[in-house]
Amino acid sequence: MHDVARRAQVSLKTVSRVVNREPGVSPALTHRVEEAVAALGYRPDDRARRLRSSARQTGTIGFVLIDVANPFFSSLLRGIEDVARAKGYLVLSGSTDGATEREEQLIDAFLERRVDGLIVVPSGQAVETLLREIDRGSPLVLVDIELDTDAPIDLVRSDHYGGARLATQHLIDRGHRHIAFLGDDRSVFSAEQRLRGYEDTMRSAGLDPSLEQKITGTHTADEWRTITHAIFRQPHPPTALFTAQNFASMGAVAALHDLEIQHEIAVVGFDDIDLADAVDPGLTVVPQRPRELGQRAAELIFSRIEGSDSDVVREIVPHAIVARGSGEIAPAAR
Amino acid sequence: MHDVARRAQVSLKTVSRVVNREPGVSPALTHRVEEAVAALGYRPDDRARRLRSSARQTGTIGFVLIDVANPFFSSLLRGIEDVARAKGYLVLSGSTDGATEREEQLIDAFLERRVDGLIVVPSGQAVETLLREIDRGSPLVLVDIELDTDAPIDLVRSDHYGGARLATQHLIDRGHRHIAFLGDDRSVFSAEQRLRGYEDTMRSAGLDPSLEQKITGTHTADEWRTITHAIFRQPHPPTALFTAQNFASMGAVAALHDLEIQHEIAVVGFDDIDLADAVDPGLTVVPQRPRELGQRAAELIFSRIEGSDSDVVREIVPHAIVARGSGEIAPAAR
DNA sequence: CTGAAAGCGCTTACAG
DNA sequence: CTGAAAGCGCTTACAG
Repeated sequence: MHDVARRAQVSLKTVSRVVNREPGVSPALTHRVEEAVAALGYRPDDRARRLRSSARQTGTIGFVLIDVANPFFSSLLRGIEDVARAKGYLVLSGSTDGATEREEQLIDAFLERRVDGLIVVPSGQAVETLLREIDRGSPLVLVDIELDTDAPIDLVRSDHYGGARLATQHLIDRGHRHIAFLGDDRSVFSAEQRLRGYEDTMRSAGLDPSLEQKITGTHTADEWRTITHAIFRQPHPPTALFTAQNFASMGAVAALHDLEIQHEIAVVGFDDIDLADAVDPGLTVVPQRPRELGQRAAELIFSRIEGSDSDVVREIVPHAIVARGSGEIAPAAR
Repeated sequence: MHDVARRAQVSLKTVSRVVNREPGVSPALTHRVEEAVAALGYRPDDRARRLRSSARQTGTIGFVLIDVANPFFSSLLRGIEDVARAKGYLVLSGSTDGATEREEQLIDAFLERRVDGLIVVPSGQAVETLLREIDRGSPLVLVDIELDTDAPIDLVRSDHYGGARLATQHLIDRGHRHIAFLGDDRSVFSAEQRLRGYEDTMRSAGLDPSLEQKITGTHTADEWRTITHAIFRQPHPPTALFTAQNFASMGAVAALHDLEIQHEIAVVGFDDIDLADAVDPGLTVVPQRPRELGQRAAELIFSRIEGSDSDVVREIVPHAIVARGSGEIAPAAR
């Protein structure tokens, strides 16, 4: 900037005025400054500008998630970006891989950079740390988690419980009485919710979920495939599966094809997957809407950034079922 | 910081020393400052710090991509993040949706924030703009594109041409002489490369690609499904498909299942997809390794940020074929 | 219409 | 071991 001012033979203030298109600079000076800017390749330093500026915002929001390589989270990020773009904001993001330590590091790093708002998909139980952060005055929105406390924290999440009820009821309605549950580790909030939805729905229908196979844990699609094979080697296998997680759906579908029982065993999955439409039968699912979740979370954070002091928002995005065939198979006569 | 200094009854410099763990502060003062920091919830402002600091870096790199919601790009982002994390860097990212204007906006915004390096997956032909940027001294790495110019720009990309040759040769080796090509619009560099690989391999085998169906364009999986139906309504359909794009693979597989010819028509896809393993037959593919591409791009940008002035790097990541069944089907006797 | 001085929150270079 | 002054690149508040 100094160089520009010297080259154009004007003061720093005049350069500032031209760069910011403030009115009231004579055409001659404007022209000289613009020439110097172009010649020197000058580009204002956004950080310095905002440091002194009355708009003390950084124009950046931070997004802490579990793993961007997972399409669920990358769609969330996309939803956030959609809204951020419209507001002229940029998005910093980072994956925690579910590690609390990494989560704290990321939040710290974002806060030191003075992000105007923070959207976090908490990994595990580190919510207390988050609660401390909000006291520091950074707007915070949590995604895909529930809080027992009535702490004043905004929240957006899928209705995992309701979605699981939908899926389970769908199978019960087709006559299934033995439905296995395959899902993520119970320490994951959404997994726990889905399991509860399954159990409650079973009980409402007069079925005893404690008699059914409920397999929970963090596994790859291949591991789920092996697990599903094991399920059907047992004497009294289920007639239907509720695969409450992406990889479980993939593994289970693969195993049913291996065993050539894909037309006999019903499956409803949680969350959509590629090719769900291409397999035979198509996979019936309760899809999530991660992009919309992200958009809602971003809208919320911006309303707080812009000063909204409305009551705490706890938004729960509902689900619907997409029937494609696998969920509509009736139990085989035995 | 001012408040901390006053509360601890020390100078700004002493606060700075304690916060940065510089040696040579008496335990008593250290204690007082730490107490004040905790009580006030003080967190240093990274921007101000770096403004004056000798390390003029921002500790941030920018990543401009087409669409994070696309797993290919989110895996790229993850690879970049892997390396950035190890270096203590944060990643700003933004989707262009292939719009040149948005691309320029993002690059501009990143540069105004003084990112230390820029990784870009160019959308379309706006490479000249990028060339201008590098003159401004920001390290730049391009991903998944080729440059005709010998401009000094580092580059990392998949070997689309070689991968397409592999896929096509695989089908020819199984006896196919009529292989249709389904791929993305030719304006996309990778799509063009894959088409060229297909054509050259056909010709090398004495086959005439101009006689085959080559369908290119940007379509959804459903549209590709419809297109594939149309292909097999024609009098002399191909015996094999090279689906050179994700959605094309999904749509084609779905259509072959619809028509119940999935065991007669061979398919090799470019890029892996969920459930590729679950369909019957499993989908033979030439997978990309986006996370590794991202890691390589990030390693390159950091070597430049750290001052490497080695020659231009143009790294081409090779492919291998993953045979799962669909690509090993012999042409049906007619 | 234009510019000199002060200040944003921190660090550097120096003095005591 | 500690601190007062100057400065990073810009904007604000003011004067001319």
